[in-house]
Amino acid sequence: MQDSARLDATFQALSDPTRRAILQRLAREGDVTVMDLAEPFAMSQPAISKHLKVLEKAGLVSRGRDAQKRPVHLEAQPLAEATGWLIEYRKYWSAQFGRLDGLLEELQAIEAAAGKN
Amino acid sequence: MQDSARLDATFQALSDPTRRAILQRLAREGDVTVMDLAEPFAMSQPAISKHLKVLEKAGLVSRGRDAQKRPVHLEAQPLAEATGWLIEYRKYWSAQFGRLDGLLEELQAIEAAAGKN
DNA sequence: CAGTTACAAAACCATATAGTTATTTATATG
DNA sequence: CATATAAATAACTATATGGTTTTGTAACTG
Repeated sequence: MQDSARLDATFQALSDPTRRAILQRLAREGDVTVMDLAEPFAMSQPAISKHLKVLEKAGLVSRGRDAQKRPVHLEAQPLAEATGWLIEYRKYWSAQFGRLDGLLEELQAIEAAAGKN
Repeated sequence: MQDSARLDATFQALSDPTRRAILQRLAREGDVTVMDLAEPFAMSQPAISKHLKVLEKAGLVSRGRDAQKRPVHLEAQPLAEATGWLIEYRKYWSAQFGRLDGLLEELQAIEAAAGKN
């Protein structure tokens, strides 16, 4: 996917509260099944499956296989890219962010290292 | 606006390449008029105005008045909030981000200070 | 092999999005 | 006051989104 299209898909995926909640849950609890994900939401199973498809298309999650279950797994890379986009422009947003430069360099170094996994 | 609804609107606004380009331009060049913004895009003036309305609803830009012109001004706050959401969960994305905690605290302190403008 | 579990796919609906062209409004200027 | 400029609004179109219910399918279980 084109860089820009990937960002489109990532931000689009993040624009829904149900999907953000799904990502948060995956971040905290690790892999979860669709039924488990659907449980806290006032929403049908197919609705959750649709959200998962959106997340999967954006590369934010991948799916495993465990008998009938299709465990959902968080994929961090697109989140890192989206964060990168936002951070890239922070220095312009306000003079107050000027002194962030050092921190940002560190962040980027760590990100680059993490990207090699 | 509710916190969640604000994030919805921000990420939604960021999910379009034209709008991201507008934000980038505002970040680099400061306030710009609608005509100036529209110029590099293969898109009509009303289309740009619509995008600006989306950005304005999300609180990402505000509009001034200079004779017939309505200069567009970048508002950083929602971008900071979106960045905050992403960064908040980074520590979970990978064990490698564990040592970021100190940096993140600093970032958040600066953000909090900036929020008081 | 009949039933159950976990999920996906299909078909449908209402609303939102992203664009268009044409028109209107507000301000400035000759 | 007539015209030009800058931008908003209106009306329309096509497609996408987010939800529903119903149906289908793959894998386990008794």
